[in-house]
Amino acid sequence: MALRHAVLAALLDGERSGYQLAKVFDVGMANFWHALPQQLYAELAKLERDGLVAGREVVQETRPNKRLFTVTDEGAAELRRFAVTPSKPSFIRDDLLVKVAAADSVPAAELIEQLVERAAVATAKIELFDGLLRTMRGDRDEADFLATGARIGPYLTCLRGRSFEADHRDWCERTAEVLRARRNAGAR
Amino acid sequence: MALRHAVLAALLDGERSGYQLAKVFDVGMANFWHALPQQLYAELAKLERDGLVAGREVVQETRPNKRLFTVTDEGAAELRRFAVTPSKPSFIRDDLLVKVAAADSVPAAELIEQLVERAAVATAKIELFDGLLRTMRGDRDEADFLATGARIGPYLTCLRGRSFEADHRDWCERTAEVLRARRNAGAR
DNA sequence: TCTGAACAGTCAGAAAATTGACTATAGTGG
DNA sequence: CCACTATAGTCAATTTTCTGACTGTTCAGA
Repeated sequence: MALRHAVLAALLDGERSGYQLAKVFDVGMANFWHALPQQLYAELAKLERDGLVAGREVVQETRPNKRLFTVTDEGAAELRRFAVTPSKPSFIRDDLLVKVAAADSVPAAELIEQLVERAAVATAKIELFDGLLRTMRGDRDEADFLATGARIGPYLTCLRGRSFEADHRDWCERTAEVLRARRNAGAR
Repeated sequence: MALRHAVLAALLDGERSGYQLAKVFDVGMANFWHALPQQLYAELAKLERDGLVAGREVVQETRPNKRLFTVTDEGAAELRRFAVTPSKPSFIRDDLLVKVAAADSVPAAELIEQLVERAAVATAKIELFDGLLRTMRGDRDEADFLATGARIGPYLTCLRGRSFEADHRDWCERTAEVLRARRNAGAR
């Protein structure tokens, strides 16, 4: 029951089509919620049926027609209800961590490779987020924007995503280093 | 298809019952994979059917009987296969982040409260992890243990868990501070 | 002596997420 | 002209995860 709230939150920035949402849920939103297009279209249909969002058909000449969705008052109320209910703590759930947990019984070379690769992905994400953050705050500095800016929600979650990626990258690098050192020591 | 590998990894430390696994998946393992007892019993049954783990009935006088599971050679091979396949990057998926994303449209007081609460939970987890880490490395220091210790896999993932929680706690505190400052500025 | 926690597990059902198709049109690069 | 990408979606099936209830025993503490 939380994808629906994530969709509502994503629509707060303004009218969006399912297709646009699919992209948002693949980059910015993707820090804390990821969803495939199919899920989003299905969820939008349910949200519309429940009156939490309103769809508006836009006929296009040069592109396929699309439907733009907005949060209704009911949708906003639902979001407020959701915001005040306690949420259970999160965890990571990452295949790579499972592999590292089994590090003593699996070949080190591939594991090191994956850790290095993952660190690179994290670095790329950090750059992406830095770009998003810059765009969101415009020409102001962060402290000023956070103090007086409008719509700081996405900015705050993006900061969390950035920090998560930086942390992840550091861990990947340190872990790869540990495994390399052991492999070299063992090979001697 | 990754709970099964998480279970295999958890069984590397030695024979365990479903009940014991359920506890492992609620604390140590819980950093990167969480599962309820029902899931674990079901998964163990499947793993046994597929010959990846072997169960052994232990008759107890004073306690209910139990079944202890070990990873078979086939299971170890499966784990190695899993370890060398690429894994998709992880993301957070946290209700609280969804709420913060909607921060501009939901009541601040409750959100701040939840952030503070979450920071406290994170602090408690950090202490738990620190205890686990101390236990795992015994009287050695970390660098020495990581260089020469046996079974460092769980230690490395626990470090990731610790780091994740520390990062999360910091973000919660900073975010709460930002929201408080805005609320006070707005109230003036 | 009663209560509650710890031990050890099982069953059924619902909800959520993933996988893998498939339909169209328009524009761009080679 | 061909291949490819981007736009804008839909459908079906399966897999995975979560929710909630249920059955027993033993031991420690009030």
